[in-house]
Amino acid sequence: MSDKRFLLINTAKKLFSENGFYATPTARIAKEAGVSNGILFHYFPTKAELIHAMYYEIKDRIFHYTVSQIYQEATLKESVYTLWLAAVEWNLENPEDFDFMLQFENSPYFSSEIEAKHKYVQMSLELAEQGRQKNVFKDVNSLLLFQIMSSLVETTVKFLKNNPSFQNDVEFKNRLFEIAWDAIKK
Amino acid sequence: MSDKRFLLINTAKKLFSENGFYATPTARIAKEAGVSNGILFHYFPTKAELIHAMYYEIKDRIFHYTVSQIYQEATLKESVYTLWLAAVEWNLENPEDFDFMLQFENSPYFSSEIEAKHKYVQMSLELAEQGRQKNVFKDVNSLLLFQIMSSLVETTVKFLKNNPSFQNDVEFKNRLFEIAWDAIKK
Amino acid sequence: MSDKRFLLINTAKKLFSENGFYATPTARIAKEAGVSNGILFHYFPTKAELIHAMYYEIKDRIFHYTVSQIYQEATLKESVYTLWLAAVEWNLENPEDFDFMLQFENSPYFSSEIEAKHKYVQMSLELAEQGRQKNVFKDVNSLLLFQIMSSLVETTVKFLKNNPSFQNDVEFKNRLFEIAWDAIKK
Amino acid sequence: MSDKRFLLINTAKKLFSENGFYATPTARIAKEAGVSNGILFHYFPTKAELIHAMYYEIKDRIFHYTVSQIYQEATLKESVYTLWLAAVEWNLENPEDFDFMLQFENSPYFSSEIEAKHKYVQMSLELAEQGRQKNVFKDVNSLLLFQIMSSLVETTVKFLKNNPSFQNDVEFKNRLFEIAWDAIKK
DNA sequence: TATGAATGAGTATTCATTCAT
DNA sequence: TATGAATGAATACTCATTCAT
Repeated sequence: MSDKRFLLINTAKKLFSENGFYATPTARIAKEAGVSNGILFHYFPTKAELIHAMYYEIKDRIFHYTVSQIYQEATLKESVYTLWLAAVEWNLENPEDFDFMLQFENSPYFSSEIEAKHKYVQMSLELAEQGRQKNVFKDVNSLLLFQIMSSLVETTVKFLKNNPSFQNDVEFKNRLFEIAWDAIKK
Repeated sequence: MSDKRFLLINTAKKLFSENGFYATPTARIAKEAGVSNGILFHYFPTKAELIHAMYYEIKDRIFHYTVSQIYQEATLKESVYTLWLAAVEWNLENPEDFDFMLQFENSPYFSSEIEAKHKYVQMSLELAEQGRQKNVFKDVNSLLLFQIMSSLVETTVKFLKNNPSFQNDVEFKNRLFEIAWDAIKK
Repeated sequence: MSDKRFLLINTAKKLFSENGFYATPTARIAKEAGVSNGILFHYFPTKAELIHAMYYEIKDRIFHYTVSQIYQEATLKESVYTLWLAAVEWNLENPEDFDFMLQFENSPYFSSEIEAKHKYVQMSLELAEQGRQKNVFKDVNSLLLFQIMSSLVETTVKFLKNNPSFQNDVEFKNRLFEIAWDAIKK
Repeated sequence: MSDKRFLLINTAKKLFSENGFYATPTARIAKEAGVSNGILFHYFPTKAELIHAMYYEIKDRIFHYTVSQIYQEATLKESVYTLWLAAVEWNLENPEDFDFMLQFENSPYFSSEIEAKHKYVQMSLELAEQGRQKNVFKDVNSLLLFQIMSSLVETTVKFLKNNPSFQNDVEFKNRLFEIAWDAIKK
């Protein structure tokens, strides 16, 4: 990935997270990235494509991070816990990414078809499927189980951002996980 | 509430729900509402105020609807169920309001302080508090309990919108409620 | 026709004639007309519509001018002469309009279908038809006869603009008319 | 003439003829020609120079074609006819060149001084001069006679393009020539 | 209250041209 | 010669908001 493309994506993420993408002119992104106005459109033909590119880039990173945490011999609950915790922590450590995703997923730029194709979702669905087959999870659609977990992760992250004192409280986080686990387990 | 103000709010809601508020010029709202360009700013000095007004109006309606469903002699679980179901159904029946709220709550127009003041939230927090005092709910912050319920309602509504065949399946909706209930109950 | 619309059309004509329409930004038209940038798009939703509006306005004026010169008892040759002379003189007296038309008719904005509908063309075609029926004109398509006359008027005007000393030389202009007349007459 | 220069000129002509030169970016010419963006400016330092180069190249070709048709023992009328026919046919067979010339000659890129220098014009002027001296042509400026012929050729080509059924009708084309001849002859 | 013309700052995108390699 | 990334000025059009009536 070229130097300037990288700079642009990073600057855009910062500005989008601070001001939202509607309030962030492409010219400002270029300026703050220290590159020329025009080059942005060399890498991303439209602002929308920049936004989509960022989405994929973030999704990829969160996928690699969370997957890397899983270990083979884990029980189902342990795997779910690992993913849940990894997701929560990744988002806390990457607040710009988190803010961007929140905006993106509730904007006209987003469609759930786009999301569905990502390996992050694929992987999560597989886990949900396993849980259902082992009769551990509630008897509802795997996609729904995934969406429930996702929204609980989101709620958790929002809460921890507003209440930073809990961020390192392992016991508290375990309690939060139990909420999510109880929701999906039979 | 004057005739034109009402027309404007309704037209705006429709257009915002269809295209998002960034893609909906005030001029288009006025035109589609059949009123003049300028009068919009008589009722709502800025576009942001129109958006906020819509938010309050919707929150008020959902509050009155859900509250009206509660009955005195209900158990705690029954009350939670009643509120959950009322919220889910109201959102399904008012999809434009739902879409608007989704956008609004993830936009720079929104702040959680604004939300916190609404009687809808107040009422919900009281219920959460009751549940904690009766030792029925998990031992976490009431606000968090409320946010968890809200996000599960949201997830549920999104799922039912995408899978309309379940919308009238009472047994399925009960199962969905159990997910939410299991999440918060001890 | 509103004041500003009129100002804009006139300023545009001047600037288009001086610099061509590709080299004339809409912002400059507005500035030079002493109106705001945005109002141009109130009257003419796109630059192309401004250009088309100018075309019709000019065609209308030339039509009214030339038609007003014709008199009933005239012979065919006299009528043709009257129109030819009126067209030549009008174009010499309205050089901005002439320049604009030249550009316009050789630009992608122009289509001959658009032209064909104008009463100026209609009128000219009728005259051509008369001449053919009276067996005075050559035996070719009326439209072609019209186009021949038009292009000879154009050539004449260009020549007189480059050689102003001939502009008031009646005898010379008569000779120029004989060229056109000989071309079409049998 | 180098390979790439040739490719560029040809691609440019095609694109200019299709879309006009204002709507044809140099980048697109290079891309469609299969060469790099930058190399265009090696052969043609500016877009204007590319356009002028095309003009000369076309004028040269039309000159060689028409001149090659003339034969020594021809009468004046025969020579004029030969040139007229050659010009009409060349333009019909090279519609991209014709379209380009039309645009070019009515654009700010063009000036009549540029045209005047070309041997095509020189040759035509000589012929006009001959005709005047032999007292065959009307008694007006040779340049004007040339411009009249040119504009009648142009009108003829446009007409034949719109009415292809006449394109191979020799008798019809003769009639069209008589129009031109009558215009200039005494 | 109501109209709709008017304002003018703002914005994504384009494109001829340059330049390091 | 050749590449294609890089530049940055330019431009049509938008839109929240104001204002004269």
